[in-house]
Amino acid sequence: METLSPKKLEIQEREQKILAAARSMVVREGYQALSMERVADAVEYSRGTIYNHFSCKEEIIIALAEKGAAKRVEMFRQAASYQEASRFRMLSICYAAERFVINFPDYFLFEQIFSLDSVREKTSAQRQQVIHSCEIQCMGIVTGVVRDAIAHGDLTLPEDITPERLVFGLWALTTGAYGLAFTSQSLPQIGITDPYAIVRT
Amino acid sequence: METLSPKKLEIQEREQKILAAARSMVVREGYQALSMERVADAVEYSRGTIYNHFSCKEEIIIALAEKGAAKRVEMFRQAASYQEASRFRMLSICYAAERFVINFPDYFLFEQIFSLDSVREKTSAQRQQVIHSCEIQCMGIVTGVVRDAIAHGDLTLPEDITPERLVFGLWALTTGAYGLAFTSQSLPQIGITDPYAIVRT
DNA sequence: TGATTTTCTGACACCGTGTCAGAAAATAGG
DNA sequence: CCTATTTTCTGACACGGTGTCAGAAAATCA
Repeated sequence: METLSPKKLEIQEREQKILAAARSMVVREGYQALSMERVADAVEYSRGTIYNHFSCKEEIIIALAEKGAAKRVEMFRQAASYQEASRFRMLSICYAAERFVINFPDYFLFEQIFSLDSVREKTSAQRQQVIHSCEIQCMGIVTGVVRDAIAHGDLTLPEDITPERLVFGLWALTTGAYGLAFTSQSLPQIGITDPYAIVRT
Repeated sequence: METLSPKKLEIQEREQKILAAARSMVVREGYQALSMERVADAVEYSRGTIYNHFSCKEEIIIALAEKGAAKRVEMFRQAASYQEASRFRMLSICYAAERFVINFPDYFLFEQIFSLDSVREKTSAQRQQVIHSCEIQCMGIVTGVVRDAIAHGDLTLPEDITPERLVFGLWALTTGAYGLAFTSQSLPQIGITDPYAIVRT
């Protein structure tokens, strides 16, 4: 069961090759430039073969978004795992979120593309589920830290604000801020975005 | 100079027809369903004629986004114009922002589409400029209210937070929250989003 | 080794794009 | 009103991408 066949392996490897090719294509030339045809050329297999792996280019994008989402969970988990004051852990997560978009702007881009209904509606429910679950995990990690902070008396919330609401707010704030940072060319009125997170905690 | 020709008028009217047709097409069937061909059919002109108005479908989208942006400026301006306490004016703007996405979800959608690099890069610099200027105006309106609040002593900011930073934060928060509300199917952890804005002021 | 299953391929039918020569309509001038 | 000129409109065309599928080729089995 371990070395699961000779050919199967090649196929799995190829899947990664396809994703890598698609990724660099999008990074270098933008989403528009991505086509199954060009991917096929790049990895030197026929179109039909590519279609055996992914039924359309949206599926490729969502597969990449999936990787990104998993990466973020990993980074968040890592950041939250320090045995320190919850304030510090919270900050770590903020930095992790920031590092994520800085170091992997392409993953961030895939998520943005994926967030369009028109793209999402062409993708499999399964993969959507996976991404969704990653989101839940991230929220869960942050909520956990918030709860700890409350338990230790480091943080008191107005009574109408549940931890979930706070986390949703933070999530919206960071998503929005990084999104704006990427797309809006809105000049010098952008001070760095994390001071806000600091203010929060 | 007033009744600027007989034919020219027809052309202007047609432009609005095209936009209306495209708009309802996107609303009903999503961005993918939008094609110059189908628009041409819908307004009963040939493809070539449509291309005389808009050089590609991205230009149609940006034209619609432009309308939306203008609408928002109008709503913000209206909301900020009350002769009341700045706290109240601020709240009005928050509600305006909310009404905008609730009442015109399609405009919000066009902005989202437009925010993708792959779409934006195919559009004219001019129209981009227009939208950008609308954004600046909105920020300006909000910043104005914040400044008034400070001047009246209704609000004091920590010294490292300029009004611009605060406004950027609010902008990010609302953008992010409404974006999430639209795209993420993240269940009951969404309490309404405006309590946050209230907390802020 | 041949039989059977799996994988791969490229041709095919289709759809949308953006262009452009020339048809048709609008306008101007006598 | 008719002709000349300008403006607008049209549909055919070349192109490029999509997704499918019958059959070729390779892998696996026995």
